[in-house]
Amino acid sequence: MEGETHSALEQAKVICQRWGKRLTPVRQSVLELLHSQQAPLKAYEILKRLQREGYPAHPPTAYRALEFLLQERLIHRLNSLNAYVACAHPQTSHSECYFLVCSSCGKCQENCSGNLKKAIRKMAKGNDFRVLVSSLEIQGLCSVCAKKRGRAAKAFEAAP
Amino acid sequence: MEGETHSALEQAKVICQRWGKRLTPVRQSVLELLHSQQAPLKAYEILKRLQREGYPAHPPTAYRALEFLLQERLIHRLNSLNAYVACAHPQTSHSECYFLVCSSCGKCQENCSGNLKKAIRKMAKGNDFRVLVSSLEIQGLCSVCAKKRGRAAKAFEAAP
DNA sequence: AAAAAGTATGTTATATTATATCTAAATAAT
DNA sequence: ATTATTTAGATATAATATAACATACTTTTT
Repeated sequence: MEGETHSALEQAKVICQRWGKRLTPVRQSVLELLHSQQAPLKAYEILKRLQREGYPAHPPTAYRALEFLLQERLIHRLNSLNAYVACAHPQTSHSECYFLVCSSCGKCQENCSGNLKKAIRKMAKGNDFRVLVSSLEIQGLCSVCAKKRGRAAKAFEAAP
Repeated sequence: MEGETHSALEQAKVICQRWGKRLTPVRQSVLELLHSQQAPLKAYEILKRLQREGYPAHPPTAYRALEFLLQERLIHRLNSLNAYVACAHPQTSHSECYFLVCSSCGKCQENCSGNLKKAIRKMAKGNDFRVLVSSLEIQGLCSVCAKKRGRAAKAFEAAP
């Protein structure tokens, strides 16, 4: 986890340097917060944590950092949750990613799919529509929670 | 347009009756508002229009009606816009629809796709994930606006 | 038909999410 | 060093959404 965070941070620094952008302390803190989490964080939760870290943070503090990180494609915003997650692959293309969000444990997994990309392009073409951005967010049960729930259901059935 | 609205309304009434739900005046008004629009409407815009129609409407008035219509699957919420659209096919299954939203004119088109559905199921299975709801929202240019923009670009190139 | 139960609305207040604006500080460019 | 640009601090407020409680309306039961 720590190693992951570290390397993600290094990547972020490289990306910012390449474009002449500055990964300032607040921005870095927000990015680290998001990388330290499996589940998406909400803006005001991030704000609270910044304050705990000693920043004299107000809402714009958090939102500005988030906006910057979004522009640099280091994080994503989940519209269905009004929440933010660290990007799992900041180096590569961002078109046609999707998010699997577990409704039970909150964990969010980011994936990319060539098939999906193709399917979307095809549908768009069929509708004579020029895609700029697309967002696919899937709510459901991750494997761990699905198993737990399965056991619970069985126990329930077996009960006297 | 009117004919469409009318038949959509009749469909809605049938659907509500079938489940013993009441399509009350406010609810019907909200549904009609949404059906009279190509572009998604925001909650407070709906609220304003209800007030103009003479309802003593406060925020909960609009949100309650919207919640009801969502539950009955007569409308959809677009998370990327915080806005609502009438459902284009209230009678049929709602899984795996997607929305093409034009960033230029605001028009929103709802579509369903067996291919997409398959692609999503497959991806989910590959990740051992049990899908509950999925939301795909695509921003871009509709054919009309893409053409307009094409013309504008050409005119720009041709300018002295 | 009256009472009871259930459903929907009116009303006020407030929570949550996000941005505008102005000032001051830090950094980069000249 | 000076100037320009970018970032952050601070205050206020906009935009989106819900909680909670009172009232009215429907449906069901008696």
